[in-house]
Amino acid sequence: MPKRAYHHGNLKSALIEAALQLIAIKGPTGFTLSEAAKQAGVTPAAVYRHFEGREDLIAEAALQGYVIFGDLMEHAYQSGQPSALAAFEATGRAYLAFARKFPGHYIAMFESGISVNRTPELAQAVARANAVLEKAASDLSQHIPEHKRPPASMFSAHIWAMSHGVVELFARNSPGRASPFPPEDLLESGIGIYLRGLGLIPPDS
Amino acid sequence: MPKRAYHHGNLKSALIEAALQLIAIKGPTGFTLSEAAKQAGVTPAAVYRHFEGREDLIAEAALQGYVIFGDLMEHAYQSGQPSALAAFEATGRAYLAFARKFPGHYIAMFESGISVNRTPELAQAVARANAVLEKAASDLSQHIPEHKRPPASMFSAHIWAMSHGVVELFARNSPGRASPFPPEDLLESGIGIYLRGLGLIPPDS
DNA sequence: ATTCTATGTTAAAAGCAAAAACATGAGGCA
DNA sequence: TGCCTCATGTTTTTGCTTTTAACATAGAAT
Repeated sequence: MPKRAYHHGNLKSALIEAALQLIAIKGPTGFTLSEAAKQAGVTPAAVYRHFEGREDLIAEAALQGYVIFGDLMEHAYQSGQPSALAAFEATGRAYLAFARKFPGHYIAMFESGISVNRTPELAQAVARANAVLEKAASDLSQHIPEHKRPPASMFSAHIWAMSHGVVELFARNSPGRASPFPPEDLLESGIGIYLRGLGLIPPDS
Repeated sequence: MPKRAYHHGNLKSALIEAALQLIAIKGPTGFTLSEAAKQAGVTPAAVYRHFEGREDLIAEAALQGYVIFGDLMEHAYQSGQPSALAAFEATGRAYLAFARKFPGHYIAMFESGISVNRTPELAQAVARANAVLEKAASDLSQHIPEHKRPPASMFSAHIWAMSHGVVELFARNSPGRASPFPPEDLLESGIGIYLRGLGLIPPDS
């Protein structure tokens, strides 16, 4: 491999890429800016030409993650149309799939301790992802008689919480809290029971 | 206050105490062994007489947390007896209450990235807390016709996941992901809907 | 061609984790 | 009483980290 020129060319993305890999392996605590720089073939100080510092690098990774996340959710939602139920369940599965496929992003987003209000961009990316889920919930809850219908934002918060909880506690081997069930099944059954509680699917199987 | 003697007396607990405070304030990343030592009025190196290192200090805080957590859950469970439903709901509330009252412990347990299998003691403390929740779930699921009864471990995993998700996403202001509902309400309604889905509470209100 | 500027490097300050060598003093034991 | 020992602290050192400042290079603009 050619020992690249003085100027890297696209150092910024290379650094984010390196950060994602390292975060996925070493966790948000073990991750160091220096190591990311080394992996990109550059000295630590070079990082500061593209990011304000270590935290900012992680934040950018998280931002990228939220964008991808929003896209995936959106796509899942569309894929289930026109059935509100199918669309909804697809977004639930997309949550877990995202955590599996993009562990670095997922960790940067949810386990690194960065605030979603760190920058307006970040806040907006989060809001968008949120909106997709809420839309799916809203669509679906049209099937509930109005007087016993919970607010869509509450509905979606419940699902988000359950999904997030399953991922954190049982999917990411991190703590090693092995449950006897595959996370996918756990989440699917949990959401199923919840939807039954709302009267959205019939009370059998 | 007297400028303490050469020997601290109960440095170990003082260090855990300091660690808990600092972790709660600065997060698991921002927490430093040095600062905990300083807060306990001792040099950093002294810490190594009582803990193997930074990680071990956090792990001990987590262990202590799991013990308290188990006690609280146990107590909540008992307080609801002999009603299986009351006992179950009390443990759910206890989860959130614990996160609120012992933020340092909670973070050390769930957000610091330490493995629950780090030591046998820790694993056992976790198993115990788990057992209490599972017992409550098991009791309650006796009221479900056997052929449509989910395994108690799955039942409790769902509740744990929902509780954890609510805390992480909406209770700990951390990410600032403000939901329009208080976490307590969110969790209570979520569990309510879930229990309705299992046919454990009647389908009104 | 010369200059400007973006993007690197080197060097240095400050803080942290961890280990090694040293110091202190409290309790057991003559 | 007086010494020994060992648990518990301190100092010191090493090697890492983040971050800033001063300097270097080369691609672009004039």
